[in-house]
Amino acid sequence: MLRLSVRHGRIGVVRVAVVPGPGRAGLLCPLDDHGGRAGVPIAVDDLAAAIRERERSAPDRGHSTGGGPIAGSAIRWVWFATAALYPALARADAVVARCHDISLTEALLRTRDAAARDGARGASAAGEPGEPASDAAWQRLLDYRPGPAEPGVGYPPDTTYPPDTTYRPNTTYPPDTTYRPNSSYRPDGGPIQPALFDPDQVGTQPPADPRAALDALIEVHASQVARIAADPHPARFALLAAAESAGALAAVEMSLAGLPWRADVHDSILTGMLGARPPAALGAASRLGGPQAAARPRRLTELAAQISAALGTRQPVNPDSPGQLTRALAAAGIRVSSTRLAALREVDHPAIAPLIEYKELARLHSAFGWAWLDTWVADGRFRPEYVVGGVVSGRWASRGGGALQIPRLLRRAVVADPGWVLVVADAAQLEPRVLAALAGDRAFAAAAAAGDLYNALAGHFGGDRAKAKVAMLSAMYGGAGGEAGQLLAVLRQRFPAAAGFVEAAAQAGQEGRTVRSALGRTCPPPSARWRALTEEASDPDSERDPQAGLALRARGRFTRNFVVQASAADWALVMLARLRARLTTIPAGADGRASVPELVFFQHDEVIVHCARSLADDVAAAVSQAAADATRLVFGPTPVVFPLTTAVVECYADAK
DNA sequence: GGTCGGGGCGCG
DNA sequence: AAAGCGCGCCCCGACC
Repeated sequence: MLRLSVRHGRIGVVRVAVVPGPGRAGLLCPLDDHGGRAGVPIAVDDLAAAIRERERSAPDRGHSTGGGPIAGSAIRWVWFATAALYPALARADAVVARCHDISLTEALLRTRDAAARDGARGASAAGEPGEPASDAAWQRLLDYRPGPAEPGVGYPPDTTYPPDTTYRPNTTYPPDTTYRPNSSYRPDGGPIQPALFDPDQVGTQPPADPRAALDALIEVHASQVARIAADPHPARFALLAAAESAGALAAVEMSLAGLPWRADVHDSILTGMLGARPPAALGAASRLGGPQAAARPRRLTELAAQISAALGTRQPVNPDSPGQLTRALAAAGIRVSSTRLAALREVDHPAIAPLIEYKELARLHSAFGWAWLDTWVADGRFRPEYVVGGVVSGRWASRGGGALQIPRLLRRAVVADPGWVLVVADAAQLEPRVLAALAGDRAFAAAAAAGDLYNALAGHFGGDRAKAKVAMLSAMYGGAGGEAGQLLAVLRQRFPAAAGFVEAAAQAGQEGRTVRSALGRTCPPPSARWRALTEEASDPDSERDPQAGLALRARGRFTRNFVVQASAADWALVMLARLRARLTTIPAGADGRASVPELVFFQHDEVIVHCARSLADDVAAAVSQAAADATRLVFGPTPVVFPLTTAVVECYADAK
């Protein structure tokens, strides 16, 4: 980690600023160590070709981060938004090893600095939040954002929203959140930040004035380099920015490659569970019986009838409607706190079994049924769009297709191409191991040096592995119900440093402060509403609002979890970046095919590589080396191990 | 007609 | 068994 250059992330890597346009052309400008111009801008007719050529002619000659040489060039391309520019480049075979994503890095920096500004504002109530020195250049850069992309130029056509859906930002936020990197959503009237990247607005259609855009880009980049260097831990923050940017490259490449998806297998799973695919609903006629009436498959229709019969309702009850369902259950003498599966399972009544089956099948049908298949799977591939940095903790989000919520039973449909395999790697018990490394708790670290963490802890909990797990989860999530409180007390006694670490994070959150991940990703500051609510309550003259205590504890749980989840995301992101680099060093297989291993899926702590069977061992080795790289880069020397369970399978469902 | 919040549930 | 954290997206129903 110390070998990282503060200014450049890596010794020997040069930076080149990139602005697209006009047309297929573009502007390049080499940068010096401080991000200033190291030459005059170079206009190129074919940007993809120019980048491709420079990637090939500037090889990385063994500059090492300690984990061995990396294939690819020694250029770090500096551009506004990977998600906007890189799809077109990658499709034109201009695959790059490294980039610096200005928009993602700006989001990291602004979230970091929002905390300080927020604190300052607390002192002078009416004061404007202090803006970074680069703000004028940043605004200019946003002004140069191009209009909507032309067809085939911006996002690849197969990864844009399906025509019949509209994206709406999620509406359930932690009560104290004011800002998320890729969202202009303002949940509670808190300070709004500029939308850093809007896929509807940003395409690769070039800015009207590329030279002016280049000026703004270079200015913002220089400011980012300086602001990274000013971080209390500049090397870590530089690594975070580099990993976030590498993740953005990987995300685009994964969307282009797609996850192998057998539509025929998926269809037979649906048919087996739901009955044959119902004919398409026919416009207005079908709506007379409700939008779903014509489209409800046979099995769901049967179950709905059984539910109504068992409840003895005069009118058919729609099990999709919590309101109708609650009333019908009440009429049958059943009172439930909600119509969730968990609550229903407590009830003993003939209507419950078909109702539970209905809810499970209806979920499959509506979220991952035939309509999903039609919309999201083409040419044997599922191509979701990943949103790097879309979660406050640094986890990725996805847009369309529910890519990160694929039901486990549909893993049967994820099948490698003939002669190819899936290398499925899953970080085992990542979050508790991250806590062990973060807290530097020697006793806990010793337990985390073992294979199964919870088995190793079980001895401290009367030999009960399940209790050890509950204690850990409670510590990381802030749960205290049931016997969790007792188990937490045991944890606190045996592992005071680990318990103290998360409790300090919770305390910081309750006091309105922010916390940071291992690499320096910062949680959002509390919203104005949260501050008002909690400050009012702390005033002895005011009436005590029960909402205030709830909000206080909710933010404590949020920051308590943030330090663990976000540091785990740091580790996973660095692992992904290192794996991506290492995969390029694997020589082509003996079968002579152009068989480069492809990253095809990434889900928080799990990664899938699709490769020729002959390369599976090399890929598996790259995975474990990448994990070791990540552990060293994120946590430095630590006794904690981060084992990956790696399976080489033809079908994802066989991975574990 | 469309929008939006709630309830619910899939994943980690 | 669920809970405590983080998400996306479905349907429903209130509302404009």
